[in-house]
Amino acid sequence: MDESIKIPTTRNGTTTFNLLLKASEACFFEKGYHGTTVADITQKAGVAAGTFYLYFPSKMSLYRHLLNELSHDIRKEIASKIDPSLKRVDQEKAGIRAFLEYAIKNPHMYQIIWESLYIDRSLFHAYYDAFAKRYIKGLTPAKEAHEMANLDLEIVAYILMGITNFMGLKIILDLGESESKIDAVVDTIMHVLKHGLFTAE
Amino acid sequence: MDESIKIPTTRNGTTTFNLLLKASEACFFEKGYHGTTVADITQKAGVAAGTFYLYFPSKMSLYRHLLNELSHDIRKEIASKIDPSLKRVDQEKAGIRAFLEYAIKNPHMYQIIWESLYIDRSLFHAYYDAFAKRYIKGLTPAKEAHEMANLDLEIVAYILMGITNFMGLKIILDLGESESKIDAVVDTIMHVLKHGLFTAE
DNA sequence: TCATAACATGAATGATTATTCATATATTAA
DNA sequence: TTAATATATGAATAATCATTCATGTTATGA
Repeated sequence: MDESIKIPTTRNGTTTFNLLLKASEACFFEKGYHGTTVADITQKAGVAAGTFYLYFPSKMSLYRHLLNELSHDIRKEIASKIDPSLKRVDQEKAGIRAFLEYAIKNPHMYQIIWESLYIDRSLFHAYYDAFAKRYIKGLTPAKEAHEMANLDLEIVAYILMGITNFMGLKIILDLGESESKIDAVVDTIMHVLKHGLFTAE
Repeated sequence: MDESIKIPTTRNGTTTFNLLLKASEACFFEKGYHGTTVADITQKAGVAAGTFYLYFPSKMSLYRHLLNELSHDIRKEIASKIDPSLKRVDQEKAGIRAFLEYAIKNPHMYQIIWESLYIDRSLFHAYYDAFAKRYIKGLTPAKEAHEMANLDLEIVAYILMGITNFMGLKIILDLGESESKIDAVVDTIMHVLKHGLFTAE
């Protein structure tokens, strides 16, 4: 079976297509992929059940499309907030802040990304591997210029992704104090990245 | 409906109960909670479908039980590997290593923990909150003794959990090189926690 | 040994839900 | 205008699966 989606060609079709995407994001966030029925999506989008299959050959293909879109979106957003002329430490600070702000503005991102672990593990793997590769690319010049410690960059990439992902999750789960805490969080992370957590003996 | 499970009282009952638990762990790991049918579990356990409901009022109650067991198990395992007479840095090192080793030995742990985000978000929240509380308790004396930087301990707890959880995940996903890399990973993490990642200007 | 409770079975039930299809309307290009 | 194409409908289909239940079997304690 062909898993490729069909992009609409007319104005009306595009509207419907986007309604379905928005509706599915909301539904997946609320109830998760498996908890969401195609009927839920079409109902929220305000179209008939059959309309769904004009654009997406399956529920799964829609999920894949969302994950793909999200991944481009995040990278573009973070890249736009980083000034390449800065030193790597300061680029990192800007990147961390951009990620956390993105997470707050798009609270469904974790639902979409992490759920891939249960839908198709290779999607999850590919997602974080691609992210790590970007990190490594960015860190390599800093390492060569001795702006950072001489460490395995893949491990460093996962350390940094772990910190930001968990902090983002924490901020989202504590609804309410979210935005206000972001400065304190970024400063704390940067302290650890600059000076470490433990004091020298 | 009563969601409490029924603990068997006889030797045979206990055997069956444990068979169901083991089988469900394996199934959840392979296909996820929603992808696993009760029939899959009973089949793998080698019992009839109805037998499941002698012990578990629902598939969900079994999942809850597993998450609970896992959470005790991890904490006990990590605690057993930490020598309280050591300085906090070295306790941390032992704890990180214990967590990563646990993750390698129990590759289904993430499946069980993270899937709670899609089953009942409050379970996920409670899980990591409890974990963070333990961290804060352990870090407080170190902070007071100036063995570590003067930072918000809740944020620090999530930084540490983020690092270990993502590294564990990475190691599991890269099947093959898992065990061998663990030393390099622990050393790299400890370098960052002792001296930071970026060099001082 | 016998009564009672615990354990076990697997076919049947009932509900859910992804997907299809016959039909209808709108848009577009020639 | 008209043929072709794109978009839309929602009832029907077909498959899946959690759970129940009527019917055994086994163990245990008195």
